[in-house]
Amino acid sequence: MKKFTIKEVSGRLNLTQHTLRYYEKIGIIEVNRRGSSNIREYTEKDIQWLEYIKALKDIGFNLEDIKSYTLLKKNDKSTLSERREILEKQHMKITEKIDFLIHIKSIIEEKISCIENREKNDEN
Amino acid sequence: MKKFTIKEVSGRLNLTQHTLRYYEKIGIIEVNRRGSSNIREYTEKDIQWLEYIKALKDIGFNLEDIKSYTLLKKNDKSTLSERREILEKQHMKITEKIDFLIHIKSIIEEKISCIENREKNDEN
DNA sequence: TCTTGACTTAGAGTTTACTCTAAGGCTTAT
DNA sequence: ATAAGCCTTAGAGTAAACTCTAAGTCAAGA
Repeated sequence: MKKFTIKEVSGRLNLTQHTLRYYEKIGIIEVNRRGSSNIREYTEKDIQWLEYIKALKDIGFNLEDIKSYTLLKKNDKSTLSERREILEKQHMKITEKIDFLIHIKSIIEEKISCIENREKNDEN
Repeated sequence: MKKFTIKEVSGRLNLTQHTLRYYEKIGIIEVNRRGSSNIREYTEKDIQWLEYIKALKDIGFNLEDIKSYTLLKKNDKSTLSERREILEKQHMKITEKIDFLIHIKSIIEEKISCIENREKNDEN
């Protein structure tokens, strides 16, 4: 399986090396090191996860949110009911966000069709 | 129509008076003043708009985004095609966000049902 | 009249999320 | 062997979005 250096990942994802190390430091990603040295070896999976982080940020999650999510993913020590509680909170929040976005989307669509009508009239 | 003081709005929306004045300063809201003095009088509509701003921020728009949106709302000087272009950008972005959130939502649902199954097994 | 609550400008302080530099130390390819 | 590219810790700088204080003014209600 191909591995990538920090430079390659930085170029590919448009994140600086600083940021990549920073993300590791604050615990939202864990990267394996090459056996002999301690050079980071990013896998495709790591890159996918980083892309996911970018997307999460883009839709309004902050790094704290993302860290909780990261911990949730790997935390098998927490009890089932604890995990379920967190998941249900996330589910509620996300459902609200989706509903809200759909609402805004319909407003935008209304505005667009309004403009379309005006454009049609202008043709005459 | 009932009007609200800055203090009332601050309490109701959980935004400081500083923030409310700040939003006005940067141009994402305009508030009428009481005729004689220059005290702000917030209408229900202003409050709705502020709630809208809060929601927009929550889903990842920054104040710059929100300002463009504000300007778009009141700007009748811009050409139809300009406005349409901005709206279509917003539409695309929002559609992407919704799709992404739906994706995450399904992942969360999967995890929840996985936990539900485990809980059922533990009962035996 | 006096207190309360609003207003102003100006500027300092805080948090988040980077962004970068410095200083020094490995390791690997040429 | 030497340059390129990686590593570390530590800390300074930046931008956005507040958050707050100061210093002074004004107007309306008890």
